[in-house]
Amino acid sequence: MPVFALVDCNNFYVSCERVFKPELEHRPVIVLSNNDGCAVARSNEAKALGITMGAPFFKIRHLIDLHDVQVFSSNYALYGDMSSRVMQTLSVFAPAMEIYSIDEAFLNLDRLAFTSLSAYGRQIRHTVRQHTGIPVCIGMAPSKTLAKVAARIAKKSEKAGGVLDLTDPRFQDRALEITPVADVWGVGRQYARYLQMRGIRTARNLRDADIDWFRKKMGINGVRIQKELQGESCYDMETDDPAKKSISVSRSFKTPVTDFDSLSEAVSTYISRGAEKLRAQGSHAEAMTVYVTTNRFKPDAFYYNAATQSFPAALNHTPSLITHGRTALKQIFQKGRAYTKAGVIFSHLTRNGMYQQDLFDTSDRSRPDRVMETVDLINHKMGANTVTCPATGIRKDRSWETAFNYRSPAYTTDWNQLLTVGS
DNA sequence: TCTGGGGTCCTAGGACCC
DNA sequence: TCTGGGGTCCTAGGACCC
Repeated sequence: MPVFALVDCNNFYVSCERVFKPELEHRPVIVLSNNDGCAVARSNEAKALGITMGAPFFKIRHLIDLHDVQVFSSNYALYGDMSSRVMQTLSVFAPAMEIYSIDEAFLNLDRLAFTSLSAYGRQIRHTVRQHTGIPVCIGMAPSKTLAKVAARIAKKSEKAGGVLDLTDPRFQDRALEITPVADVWGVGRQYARYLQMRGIRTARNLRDADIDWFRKKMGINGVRIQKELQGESCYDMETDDPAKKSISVSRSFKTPVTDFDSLSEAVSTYISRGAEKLRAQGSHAEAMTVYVTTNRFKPDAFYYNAATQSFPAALNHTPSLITHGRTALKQIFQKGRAYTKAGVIFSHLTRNGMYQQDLFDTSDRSRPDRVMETVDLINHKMGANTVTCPATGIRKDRSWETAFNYRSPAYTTDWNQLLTVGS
């Protein structure tokens, strides 16, 4: 029988902030999304106040003032670095590990001889806490979906103490009974509504339901979810990190943008970032989509438009992509609108160096490639945006830039922002 | 006034071919 | 009125995940 362990960091972004500010323990804390838009991480105390996942900041302001909730902007440099520390700590506990997201990993524990899986789980939990300061919960089970169920209960239940072993089928019935169907991995809002309407309210109902009628609705995934709940593993460990099939960069603006030039600066900035990501994974793009939108919460005036450029020869050269980006933007820009967001998506990515040459393209590509390589190197060493294209804007006041009004220091990735102890 | 960002997979349907 | 069959490839849209 396979044994999957899912290790899940508790309220990860909040926990990262707490590592460097221990006085935040036991107090309500939230971390906001980009542009300080929504609450995307909440401490247990903040959850208890009724602050929901994704709640818009302006709608919970009263709660924040009333209960003195501590607020942070997203600090991805910090969270990314803390994540690698957690993953590195975990990696010694199992022969195979799959990093599933910034705050979750699956460990493969088959064929390890244990007297007690739970005791091993507690040891992992203790070690991660000691090495990184991050609290985690762990669920073990014969399938990934059941391991998810186990981890969720481990997090919620006082009795579990952060670790739950569900490998024994005798315990699975009860666990699935207390798991709402909406909390099953792979069941989102739409499917949950559909299932509930038909009397499937718990994970156990779903496991035991007649298969055919929802197979039609949910397709092959529905079948897999059900098998996984029955203890039959359908999703293997994915231990290597496959190249991305698309790369996108998008941001909401601090304040709405009405003029073409500002919008073009924003789009050029996102293209630069996206091109960096392309080069980092050794890819070229055969197509690029540029899109702009106005405020989607004002449906009567909502505007979304996108233009896709296809390239005869795949590209990852920033200045060329920016030129194409301007052309695309001209096609979709309409005067008199207040844009709140723009983005760019690179697709049809080619593998390492395997890009189609244009039949009529006789230029030497090695020179522009070397330029980009050097730019990436400088920006990596000296900090992002040390060298940029002028098209991304040279003015100081860029109204479209993203707001981070409550950002904590990059404690672990910038010498100038190290934590100081004492005074 | 103020509402995130980056991905994946699956399916249906159209275009096209013989 | 009635109008093949089967296969592949591609795309758009919808669902999901964190």
